[in-house]
Amino acid sequence: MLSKKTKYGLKALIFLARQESNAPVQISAISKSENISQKFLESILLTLRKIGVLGSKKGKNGGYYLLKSPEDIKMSLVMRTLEGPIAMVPCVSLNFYEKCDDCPDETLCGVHKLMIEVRDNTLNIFNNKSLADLI
Amino acid sequence: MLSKKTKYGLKALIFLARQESNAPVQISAISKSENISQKFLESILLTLRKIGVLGSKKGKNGGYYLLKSPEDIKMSLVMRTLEGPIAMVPCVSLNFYEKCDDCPDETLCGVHKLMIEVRDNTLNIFNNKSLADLI
DNA sequence: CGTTATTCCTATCGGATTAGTAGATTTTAA
DNA sequence: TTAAAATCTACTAATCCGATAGGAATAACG
Repeated sequence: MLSKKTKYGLKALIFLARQESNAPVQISAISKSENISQKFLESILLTLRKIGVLGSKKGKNGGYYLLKSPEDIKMSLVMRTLEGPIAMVPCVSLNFYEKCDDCPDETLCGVHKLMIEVRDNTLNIFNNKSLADLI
Repeated sequence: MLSKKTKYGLKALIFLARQESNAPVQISAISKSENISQKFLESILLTLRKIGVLGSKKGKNGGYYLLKSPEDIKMSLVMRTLEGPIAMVPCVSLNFYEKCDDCPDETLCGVHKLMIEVRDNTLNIFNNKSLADLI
């Protein structure tokens, strides 16, 4: 299940991408428009800033704005940042690999094989979708 | 992320499918072989029994066995039973649909569109994979 | 300079979920 | 009648999630 964090993050990005100018938009404006708890959204936007997707301006008339054009914001990056690994099990994760502590040999593991296939499919979608495709 | 419940359930099913006869196998045998907490596995097998995938025999020499042939045990059923909805958001779930309380119109929602695509892909995999494919 | 509006940061909290445990009950084979 | 197994109910510890609180830093503006 998609966490609210991810969902809210996506909605905020969409909201920003729909703006006509890319002047800073205040958190409060986004949270009101999208029905999101302001404080929660605050922390989400902060993490989106840290990965270079959003820029921010402090102080009066400050706010958040897209740092890249929507075409260049890949869903795989957003999903990984907010939701975590795209893989359903750590042992098939490309960016967050971890060996299972059960399972002596993962090349023989049926679950492993299945989940590789799911990951490849999902990743394929997220790699080929940008923020622009959500609008 | 796949829950341990699902992972253990899948591994137990695979273990049972690999048996030569389909005489009952005791929980303790499965749990030892697959490194799974016996009591936890107990509850998992119970739910797999309730959906008609496993049969059980009580008492001495009792245990669990497959009720259908591995080809007839679809991953979509197992996943839905153990892991819950396949969709990442309730508003795109076929079997567990729920409207979002934010989001006035889901036909206009970018997240919705994206998640439909992911669901279709994942579902396609799980519908076309059976337990037999995991072996 | 001082006030105000904003992001930034840290800490905390309640509730839900997950993974696992304990123990008693029922059923069956031998 | 005994032992071995599934079944059932209840509980617990740990973790995560969504949200909140409060203050610090920063910038605009009069």
